[in-house]
Amino acid sequence: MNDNLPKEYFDLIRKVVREKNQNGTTNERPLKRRRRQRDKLPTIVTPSIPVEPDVIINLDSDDDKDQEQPQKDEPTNIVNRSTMEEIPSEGSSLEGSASEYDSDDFEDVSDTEPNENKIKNISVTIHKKTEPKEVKNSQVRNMCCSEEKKRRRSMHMLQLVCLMSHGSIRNRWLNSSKLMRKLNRLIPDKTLELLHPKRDNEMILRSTRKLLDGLKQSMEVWQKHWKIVQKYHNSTGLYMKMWDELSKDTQTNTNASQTMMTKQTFIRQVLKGVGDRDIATQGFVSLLRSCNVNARLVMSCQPCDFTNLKENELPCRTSYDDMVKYPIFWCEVWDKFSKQWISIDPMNLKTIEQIRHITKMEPKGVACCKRNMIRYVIAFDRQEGCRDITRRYVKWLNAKVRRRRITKDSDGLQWYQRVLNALHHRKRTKIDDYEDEYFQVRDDDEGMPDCLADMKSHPYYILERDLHSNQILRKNCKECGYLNLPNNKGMIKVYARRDILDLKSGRQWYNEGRILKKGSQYLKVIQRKTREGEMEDERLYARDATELYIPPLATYPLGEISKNTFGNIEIFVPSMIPGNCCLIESPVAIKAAKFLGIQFAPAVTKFKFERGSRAKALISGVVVAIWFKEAMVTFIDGIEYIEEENKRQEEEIQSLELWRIFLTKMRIKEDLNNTYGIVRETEGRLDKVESEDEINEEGGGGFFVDSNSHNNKPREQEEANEELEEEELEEEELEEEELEEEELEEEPDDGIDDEYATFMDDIS
DNA sequence: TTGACTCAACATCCTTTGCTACAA
DNA sequence: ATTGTAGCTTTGGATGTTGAGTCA
Repeated sequence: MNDNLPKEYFDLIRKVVREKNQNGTTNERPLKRRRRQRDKLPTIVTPSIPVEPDVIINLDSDDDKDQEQPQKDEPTNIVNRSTMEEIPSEGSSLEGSASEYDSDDFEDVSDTEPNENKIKNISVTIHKKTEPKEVKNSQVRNMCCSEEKKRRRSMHMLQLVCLMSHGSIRNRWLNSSKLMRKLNRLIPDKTLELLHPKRDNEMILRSTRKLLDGLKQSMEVWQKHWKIVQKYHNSTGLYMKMWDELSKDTQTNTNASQTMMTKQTFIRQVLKGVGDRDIATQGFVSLLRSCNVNARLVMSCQPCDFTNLKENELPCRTSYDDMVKYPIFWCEVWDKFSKQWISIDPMNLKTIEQIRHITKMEPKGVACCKRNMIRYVIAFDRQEGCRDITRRYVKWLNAKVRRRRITKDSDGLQWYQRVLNALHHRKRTKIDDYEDEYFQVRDDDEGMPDCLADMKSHPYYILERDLHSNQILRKNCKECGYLNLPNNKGMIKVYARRDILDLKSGRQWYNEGRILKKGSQYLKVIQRKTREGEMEDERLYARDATELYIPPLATYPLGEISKNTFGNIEIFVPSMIPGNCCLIESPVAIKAAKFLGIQFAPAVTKFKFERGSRAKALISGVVVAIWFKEAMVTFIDGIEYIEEENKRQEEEIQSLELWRIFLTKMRIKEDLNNTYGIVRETEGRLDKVESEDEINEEGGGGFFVDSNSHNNKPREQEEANEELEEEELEEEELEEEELEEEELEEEPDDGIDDEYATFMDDIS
């Protein structure tokens, strides 16, 4: 029968019971001291019959099964059970009839002693249940906390900017004239000729062919020149590190044993032909530049993957050979005949490529991709330009790679562009235009993703099922393709993201300073929970069904402003300020307007959302007619000035008081010194005292008395005196301070001023 | 081996204007 | 009697993201 009763009914009863209990148990205590009663509150609530089941559910936050199980199985919960046993006996009355919710019944239940027992029981229940749950979580969920997530993101950015700077610096070293002069000698004249072929107007391809031959020969020359290919000094070089490796590295590599590479050592190594693959490739770029070839250094930056949020990861078992299969550095040469960049990897893949759609440079295979995940391919040219050319080297930039780049959100994109700009030191050229055109072609070529996962957050495509609840597809829009599901599960329609319409409710539009047009049609209805917990229909509208909200003007000359039911005006965007009004934001704005006696409206500019989904309107100032603006501003200035002045005076009084205390202390000391002689603490100070005495004799200060009287005293006696004096001093000081406080209360300002004047006299 | 799918556990966004009793 | 304010409330819900596990 009680099943039919609504929850609100129980809430009401709970409220009544609470009030009754409070009245019953604490007659004399004022109701306002509720905080101290907090411990007792549950005692009052828990025993009440209708409320009991609710309390248990809330505290356990588990489903019914979980509640029952421990009662039967776990002996530890017997304490708990005792509570449970008490309640059903009373709870059974609940099943009887609604009339049994008499206030008398509740008062019977709310005796203090059993309540206390129940509190204990409840707290035990919570403890028992949360602990094993946590253990289970840590086993199941291998994901770092949000703080670590943020740290990884920042670390990723830090690494990226360091890597890019590294590339930029190396690129600058390659332009060393000394290096190029010597490298130039390695290239035979025949090869040099091929590197600069004449334009074959009949067949332009032939010129490109010659250039390719020249590059091939140069590569062979370089491979012969590079005598010793060293392994990376720290085993992984600039390949990607796992997060746990990174933290280990910072722990162990604190000593600066790894010497920094200088430009000199770099040049020496390149000329000798000794070093790792990265240096070798960099040297090759310099070799080509020495032959006046427009060659650029390409670097694939491998910062740690910030999208990898695993807390613990299995150790990366990629072999060295797998790792170095694909390069970190390679080279690009501009082919002016085909208007394209030619890619050359002289050390790892040992290939020359004119990339159209697919490239050999893109790492393939799980093992190879572990430490080489293409995300940021940066080109540094001989004019010290810096460009992101990732598009050339990945097939699925939009579908897959984009998600792993910091540029996936607008903040990251802005940051990345700032970094690129900082490293880019030349003007735009025609070559950049050609390259951008090429990238556009490649972007179009990428087309639709071939799997469902890549459809999510794709910049150009979307599936109907991934639309948000406030989104719809434009009317009459056609799908732009189909996605084949594996295992013959059929096809799903794919739409272009530009066909999505973002919808908002009337209220949401109003928050942006827009209102619905007359007769506008809603495009979607969604269910939304009201404050009372009921489901309600909410109509959503597209932007073009709205217009800018133009608030009514203030009346002239009174300046009356139309307000809402709460007696204020909402200003969420500047356009919501009436045309002949202005918003004055100041904490004293209302005070000022009231004092001036002008018409105003308190301005709600935002909301503060508190617990229990409660919104609090924040009034940051007032809206007044524009002709009151000057008066308001002046008045607010005045108030602020007075407030500042008051504050300053208060501070002055405080410091004067401190001076006064100081001065009084000095006087007490002086009196004591006069009566009992000066006290010496160390030998070192004696001189100082004496010198001060000299000053005193000359008529200065007067804080210290003649010390001669006690100079003759034996030391032991002196020390005994010291102790005595100190005690007396403390006592007197205390008394004095008390006196002063009394004096202060009587006439604070004058007293201070007098003291201050005396003090000034004293020191002058 | 790969990708679709489900589940669980958080993270994040959206939400859009108190009530009561006491003290001054 | 009026007004200002301290103290109380006790913890939202829908959606998105990620990793683990399962299955085909």
